[in-house]
Amino acid sequence: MAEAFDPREIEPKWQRIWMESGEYDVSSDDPRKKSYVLCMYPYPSGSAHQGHVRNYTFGDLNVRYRAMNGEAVLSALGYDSFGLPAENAAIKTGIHPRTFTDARISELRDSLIRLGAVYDWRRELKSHDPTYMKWSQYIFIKLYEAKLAYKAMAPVNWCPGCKTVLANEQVLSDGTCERSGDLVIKKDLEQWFFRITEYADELLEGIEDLDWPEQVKTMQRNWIGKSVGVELDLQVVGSDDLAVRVFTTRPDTGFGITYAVISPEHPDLWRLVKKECKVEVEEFLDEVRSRSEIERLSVDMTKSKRGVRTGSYVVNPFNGKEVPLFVADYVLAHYGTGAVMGVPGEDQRDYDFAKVYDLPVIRTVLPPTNFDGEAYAGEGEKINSEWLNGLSVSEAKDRAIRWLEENGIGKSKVNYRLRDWLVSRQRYWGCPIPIVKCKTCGYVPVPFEELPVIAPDDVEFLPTGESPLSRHPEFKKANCPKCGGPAERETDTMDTFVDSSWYYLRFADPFAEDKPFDKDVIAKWMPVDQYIGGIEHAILHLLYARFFTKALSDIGLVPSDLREPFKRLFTQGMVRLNGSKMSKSKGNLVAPLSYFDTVGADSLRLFHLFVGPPGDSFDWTDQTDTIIEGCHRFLQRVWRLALGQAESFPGVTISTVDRKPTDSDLEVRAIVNKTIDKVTSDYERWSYNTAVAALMELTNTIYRKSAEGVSKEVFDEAVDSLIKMLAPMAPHMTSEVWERLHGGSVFKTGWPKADPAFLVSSEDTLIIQVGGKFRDKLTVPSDISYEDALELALASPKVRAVIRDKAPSKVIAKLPRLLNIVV
RNA sequence: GCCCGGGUGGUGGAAUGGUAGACACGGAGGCCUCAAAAGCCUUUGCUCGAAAGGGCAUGCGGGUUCGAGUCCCGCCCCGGGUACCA
Repeated sequence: MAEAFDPREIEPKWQRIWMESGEYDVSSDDPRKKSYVLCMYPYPSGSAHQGHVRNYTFGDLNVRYRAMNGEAVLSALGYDSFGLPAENAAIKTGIHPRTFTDARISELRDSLIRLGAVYDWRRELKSHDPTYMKWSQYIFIKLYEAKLAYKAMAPVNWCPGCKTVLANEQVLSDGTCERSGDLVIKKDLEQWFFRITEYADELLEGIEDLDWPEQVKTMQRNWIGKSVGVELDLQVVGSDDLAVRVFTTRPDTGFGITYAVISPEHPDLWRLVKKECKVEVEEFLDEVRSRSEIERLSVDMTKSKRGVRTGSYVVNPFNGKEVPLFVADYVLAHYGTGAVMGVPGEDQRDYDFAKVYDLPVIRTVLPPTNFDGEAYAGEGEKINSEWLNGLSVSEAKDRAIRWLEENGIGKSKVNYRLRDWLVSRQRYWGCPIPIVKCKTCGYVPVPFEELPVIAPDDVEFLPTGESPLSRHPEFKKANCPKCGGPAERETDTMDTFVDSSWYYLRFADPFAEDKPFDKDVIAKWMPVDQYIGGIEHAILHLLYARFFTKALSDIGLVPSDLREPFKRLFTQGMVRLNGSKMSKSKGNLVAPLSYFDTVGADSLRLFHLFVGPPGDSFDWTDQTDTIIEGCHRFLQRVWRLALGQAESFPGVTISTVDRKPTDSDLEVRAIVNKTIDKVTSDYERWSYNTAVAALMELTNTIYRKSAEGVSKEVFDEAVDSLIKMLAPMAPHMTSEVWERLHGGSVFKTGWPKADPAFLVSSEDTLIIQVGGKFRDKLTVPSDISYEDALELALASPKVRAVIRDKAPSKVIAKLPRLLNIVV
């Protein structure tokens, strides 16, 4: 008798084999069909957490499944290793971010190896590696040269106590600093931007053809937020040259304008505020400065002061009426023109505002008779609008735009909600922006030979008012690469989203030495065939990466026909504990390592696959451990079955005999083939939980049937299929079993194919309903006729008991599955 | 606030508009054992009933349909994103 299933014994063995054999290394000249499976590269938070386990289990399963189907699968691992936590740790403990990060990378690498994930390890990369930084900076310069990077003023969160810039997550909901408790203010700094808005339309159009979850596509469309409308000028009363330009998507509602609003940051603000309102406006601006953007857009209109009068009035160009001008915080400076017209009849937010400030409401669209809301934003007939009366909303829009344009008051305009990407970070632990500022030459890129620009190690991390790099005189001092004169080095670093916007390209060609990657090699592997990551990245990372691919394609670094990086996307659900995302920063981790030491990685992988649909998040609870143990028991059961140990346990006898297959054997064969069919389609549609369930059922069936006696040939065939289908899920155990049974690797055997002969059956279950309610079921021939089915149904005592003497008024038949008798 | 999801037994979940609860976890009972663990078998939504059998049931309220967990409308609650967490 062979020994019991002990993951602690076999898992390290196979991990060593996979690592040393290099069997998952791939090269560009591989003749097999190329395949690129990628998990979003992780922020190295130390040993893997359950979210990682989930992500990499799905990733590794896909890699192994595709490999079993004969594809050359590119699988690589890297680390998003710049970022805030390492810098915070440095401030707290004095440990250098590199030391801190490298230690955590090796922990993460170890835990992913222990999970059994396989990679082409030659391609491993990390954002903070000088080689990687060199090419990040090179790409930045290319974008700058292509006029896709520029500098502009933008506000940051500034903590007066810490004298430092804060990330949004470091600002508490009451607007104070999480560290010092000081009230955080907005401060304007000159910062670098990427011109992602240049690609707004293409980013929007491109969504169409992506094989991505509809949910993510919708989120991206809304984020880009294309809106077609018109810009028009509202003349300021008592001034010849001053007008407030507003953007609206509803020019048809012009006759309903009863006020106008400018944003607190509007450049003309102080020209518009009358003397008598000055004090009040100043007080209001102080209040607004402490509010975050989300707060500005979210606070209930009726609960707090949202705006004050400027004292100025503007003229409604449609009817010449003078309406008051307000300054209010729900209008944002960077969207549209930073000013809006107030139409309370057709916009709910305007309605709320008008109620608070006692402004008139004029409806310009006739709501449906049953409408009992406040503002009405729907379709309808125009009213109260003079020459627009009687038209539909869209007709009136066209007419109003034409009128505004003919009279030189306004013109058509397309606006996007999407803003340019602010890439500057006033931090140390990021990739330095490779620019030198010269008084005479302006912003000059650092010459190629001097890349990468690497931040010095001897910096002071304690917050004293400036970013660590700008306080380092030697680093800051530079000579202008153009004129040679004295100059200043840029001390901002890049947003870590820059690193994650091109790593998938470097994975395809990490061997290039004189360029970030070779175009032909990119053409071989890109796009990524299956990208896998958390739903929390649905917008920012995925949009930035799409932008990079398009920009690099236009610049010529990647093939011109490569316009989208990720062909197919799967967004996994999150692991939650006590109601919120399980993460290191929240301190609510359940470490996977302890499971590796007990039930093993295979059991944990199987658990993550089995516990629910991969796209759903799930809550880690007190009962989770028992489910993991259940998965472990299932693997043990398969182990015993496959290695013929089942009979050594009381209550089970497996009898296999050398004989020709009987009818009972054919039954087992049919189940095996049906399972192959189901599991294969479940793999394809990412329904791993039901695939596991099907394998459990198959296992139960083999046990039960073999207790009755089954031919050795059929039994072996069933077990082999089971092991193969389980292999991408539980690679260690299945490898070990396969080696013991047959020698060699289960992953080189190919994915099992179902024999179609076993998938069709001559009988079906006919459901009989009366009035849509289930009453009986019958086993019938698959080709049963309507007449026969109805006769059988009416003959059923259960049906007769309900129908009694009533005559069927209608019969709905979906043969051979369903018959519904309506009486 | 806005955008995107979700809500089904004691628990995780299953279910091309057609038998609600597959597969597990947990519970109950049994077999094996000196005993236990492990393993194996039976049973398990709620409710009425001795049983046969019936009724109820997919967050709440409406609607469409012969038929709704599934589609539509309106609510409630929970989660993700909201541009410097990644």
